[in-house]
Amino acid sequence: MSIDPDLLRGLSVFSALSNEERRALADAVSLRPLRANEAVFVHGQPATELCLVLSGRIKLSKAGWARDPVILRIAHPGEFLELGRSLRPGGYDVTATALCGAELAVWSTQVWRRLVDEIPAMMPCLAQLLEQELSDAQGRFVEIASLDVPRRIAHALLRLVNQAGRKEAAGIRIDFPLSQQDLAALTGTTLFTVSRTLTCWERRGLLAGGRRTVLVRDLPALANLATATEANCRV
Amino acid sequence: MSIDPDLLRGLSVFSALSNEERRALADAVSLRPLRANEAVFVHGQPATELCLVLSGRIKLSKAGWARDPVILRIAHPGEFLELGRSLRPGGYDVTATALCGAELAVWSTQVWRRLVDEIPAMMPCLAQLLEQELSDAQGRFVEIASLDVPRRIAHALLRLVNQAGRKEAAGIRIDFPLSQQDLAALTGTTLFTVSRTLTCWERRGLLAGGRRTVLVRDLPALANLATATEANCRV
DNA sequence: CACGGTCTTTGAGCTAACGCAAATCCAGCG
DNA sequence: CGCTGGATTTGCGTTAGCTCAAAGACCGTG
Repeated sequence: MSIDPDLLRGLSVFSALSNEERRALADAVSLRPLRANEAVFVHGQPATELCLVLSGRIKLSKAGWARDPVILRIAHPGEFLELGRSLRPGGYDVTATALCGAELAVWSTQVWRRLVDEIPAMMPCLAQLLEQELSDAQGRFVEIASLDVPRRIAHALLRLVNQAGRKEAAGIRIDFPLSQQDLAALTGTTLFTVSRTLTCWERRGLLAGGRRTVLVRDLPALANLATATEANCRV
Repeated sequence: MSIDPDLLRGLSVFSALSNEERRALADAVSLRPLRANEAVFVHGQPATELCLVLSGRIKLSKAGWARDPVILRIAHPGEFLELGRSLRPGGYDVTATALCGAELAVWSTQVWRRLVDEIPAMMPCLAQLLEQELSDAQGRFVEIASLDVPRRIAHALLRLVNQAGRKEAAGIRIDFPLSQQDLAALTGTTLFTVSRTLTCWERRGLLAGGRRTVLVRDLPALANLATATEANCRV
């Protein structure tokens, strides 16, 4: 099982490594293709593998206390799934599902841990990734704790535009299938409220929604709405 | 500036270190006493120090988008403040305030980074701490995204009991001054709703509240209420 | 012991958001 | 080309939780 070491070169995690070290990583990896809606792993299952997203999007969700599951984050190409669990044993504490066809690079955690031990330059990078993830999580916590639903949705969309925006003639499209259900699970609300909010913005020309797709027509207006103190979503 | 190396022995972060290494850490540290309500550092300020709580409680908060600030977590003895920021430069992204008289162990980030480089056993421990913090943050995110306010408060209290519960004749006291304002900032609600909820539980004999203090009288009932699907807080 | 400031309680009204039900729309498939 | 199942829209009633206002309770201090 070997993939192109150059694939790893572009990732900031691996940028400090020598070509030789990158090759060692590449030699130990295997590729896993995923179909849309296929589960990568589920909550509780013992974590025997570390996955890196090469293409597609993976949603990381957890079973909320009541209601539907909550989406903790959406992993984009170049991001790891549950990096924290790769360093010490235990079960996954989230469920990972492919939102669309995707491809993962997979290391067995045993091999991965050995590699991390042997390559001292890696650990600081991993710590930095963890810190980044923690910082993101805290940001989203503040959002959900202090903003009303429409603004939370706006923030979520802006983040997705940054991470997965593809420019089109009519605006910027979020470049993977995203249902309003998902958007609700991402912002801690219901799909009904999401639908109402989006159609309202659609009427105002901010957006164009479709079946599992969102096209942002007026990014500045959306950004403004996300931060404005007074503005409301109502027509 | 030198403190007792034994002080560091009890902490799991430092448990893998040799006595000599612990001494190196202890030699580089300085102590900082804090009065109640004193700020340790504020959001944005360049992070030049890494702090470890020796005694007291420190609240880590962030300015919410609207409303009041949001409390991200409360740091207890043995926990670091903003560990992530100690590894790479940048400003603090939270504000740290002492909830009561406290004492911190402080390293300059420069020295700290040098020590981390020199003691290879440390980095994995730090990564594990970061992972722990991330996992906690995700747990609280799920809570706030999927539970109603009373249950969020119950969960917060249970967590605080675990972290700072002191047994008393009448029950378990949360062993540091905690205002209802703080409790509200911790659970993403208002102090009014917190007050109503607590007084309701007080009537039911679950709690005894006071000025900046909470005494849990019936822990099982509180735990039950936190997870129950149906029960309500109303009398 | 009176004072001032902080913290808490309580009331009243209001609205954002939920929950349910039902209609509608759409993509893929046979 | 019509079926089917998922996704979205919309209406309507309800309520949890917010906001504002004001009154109490408590603590430390002068």
